[in-house]
Amino acid sequence: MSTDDVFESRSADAALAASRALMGVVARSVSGALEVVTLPQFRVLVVLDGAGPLRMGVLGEAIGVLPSTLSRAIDRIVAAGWVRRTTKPANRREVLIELTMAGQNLVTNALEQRRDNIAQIMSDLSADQKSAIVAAFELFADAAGETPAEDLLVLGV
Amino acid sequence: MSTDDVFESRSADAALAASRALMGVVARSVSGALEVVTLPQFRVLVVLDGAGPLRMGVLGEAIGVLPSTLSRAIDRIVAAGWVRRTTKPANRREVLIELTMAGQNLVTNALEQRRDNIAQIMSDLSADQKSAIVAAFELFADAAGETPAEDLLVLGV
DNA sequence: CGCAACAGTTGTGTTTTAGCAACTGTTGTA
DNA sequence: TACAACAGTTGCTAAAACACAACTGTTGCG
Repeated sequence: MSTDDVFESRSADAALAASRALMGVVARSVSGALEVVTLPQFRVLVVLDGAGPLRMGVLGEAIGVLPSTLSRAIDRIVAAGWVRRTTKPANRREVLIELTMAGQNLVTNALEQRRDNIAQIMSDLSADQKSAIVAAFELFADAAGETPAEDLLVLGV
Repeated sequence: MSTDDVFESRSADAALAASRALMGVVARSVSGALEVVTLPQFRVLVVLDGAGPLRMGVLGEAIGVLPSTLSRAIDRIVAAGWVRRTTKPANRREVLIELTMAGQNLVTNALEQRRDNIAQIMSDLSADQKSAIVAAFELFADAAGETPAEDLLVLGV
């Protein structure tokens, strides 16, 4: 095994440990929402939060679900009050789905909880350590490039 | 807003961006497995991979599921060939669940794919950058402490 | 206008997960 | 040995998600 391989291995280990920690952050932030919606339902809300109101067709393609499945899923999410069905007079055969206040809050709260949790984790570190971590995180995120939303949707985030 | 708050905010942003990237890594590593097992089923395999063979009761408690639900879930996972039911002569009322080769491979492959993906992301960085990231990741993971397995299970990882 | 294409919904059936209660077999113990 | 506690399975029921096909209403175009 070359020195490079050893280094690669240690990099991956460190990244995996960090990912474990960050996944924990995400998981905790989502667990509250998962007491009132299912994971597939939460996916819908996350997509809408990111993209704004979407047509059924677009939404269905975004989360990789057949129209019939989506239609009935939306039935349930509407009934629960997280989203609203809208029709624009211009195109009465298209149906627009948008978050209600409650739905918006559900997603926003999860994100805020994530930020709080991260701040809390780093609260005991020195300023130098914090800035080193921030720089490293920015560098890594940059190197990783854009993460396709559909990749993340597998985990409902 | 104080300078500290601004800094906290930037820390959280950087961490969130990094978490997005790392979540993408995890999600991609899992997506292959999710073509042959469901997420709850994969959770079972991950727990068994981490803890070794477990009794039904312990396993059920680990993933937060009632005995009846687990029993039937195991029926399906056994039928699919990912795990095996075992009985020790010493205690014939206890049932031990253990991964088969196929089940072990499924989990192991996901982990390996994760490491490969991370290595690939970092492959274009300089040695200095890599070591900075490794140090920062180690520091952050350390500050976060142990992430309870049950936290991670929400996401199936 | 008339008709094809489009956007969603509804009918029907299957699979998975989940919860409660009743049950079978096993173990430990009085 | 008899009986209670334990470990897991099975009966029953319900909610979600998914898939395929048939259907309704809307739009665009020849």
